Amino acid sequence: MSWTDERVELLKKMWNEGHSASTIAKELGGVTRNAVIGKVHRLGLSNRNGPETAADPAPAEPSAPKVPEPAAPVVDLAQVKAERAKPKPAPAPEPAPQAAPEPADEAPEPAYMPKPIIPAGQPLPPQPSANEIDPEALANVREVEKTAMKLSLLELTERTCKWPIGDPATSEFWFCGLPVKPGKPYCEAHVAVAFQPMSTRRDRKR
DNA sequence: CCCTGATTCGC
DNA sequence: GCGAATCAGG
Repeated sequence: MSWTDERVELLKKMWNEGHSASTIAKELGGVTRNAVIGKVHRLGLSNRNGPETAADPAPAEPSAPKVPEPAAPVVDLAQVKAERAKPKPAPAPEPAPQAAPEPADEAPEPAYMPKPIIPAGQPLPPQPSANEIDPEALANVREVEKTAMKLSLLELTERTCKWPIGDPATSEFWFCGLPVKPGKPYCEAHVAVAFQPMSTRRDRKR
């Protein structure tokens, strides 16, 4: 792969949007994060544009799962994650005259249209019927899923939990993304419901 | 250990 | 110019 104009532009855009080099590399394809970083430097945009105070919060990398809302049934958090830099809807009919010159957030660019979401496959993930799973494990999963990283397909790595959550046919879909249990494709909680020993199945009292 | 970006340096 | 290897840090 070479650095065509398009690729360079996507690189610039994503970099300025705060995406990590590895994420950008994945998006571009055919390059490693090193290549991306190298290019970034050659382009002289190592300093992630913008307002000095380079405290650099957390851009694309969801690092802090935060404390899950009590009963909030995880909803548009997906959007929040996907579209970070977006002009606020502001349904207010007549906003007060620009009292605040503070842009708050420049670069409201719609972005490079990230989430390819999922095809339309109909097979819903391995969601075992509730009465067939260890109630404890199930309850635990429900709990854990509140703190899921909600990764897109492209964000999955060898060590992120690949348990699908939600309906692939809708935007209400993501992957767990929590750290996997070594050697398994899922995190501990999902492993618990995915791989159930015959013994526990048989011995389960209903 | 996983991840980040920064730098070096042979190609 | 490119990017793997390496370094430094979280």
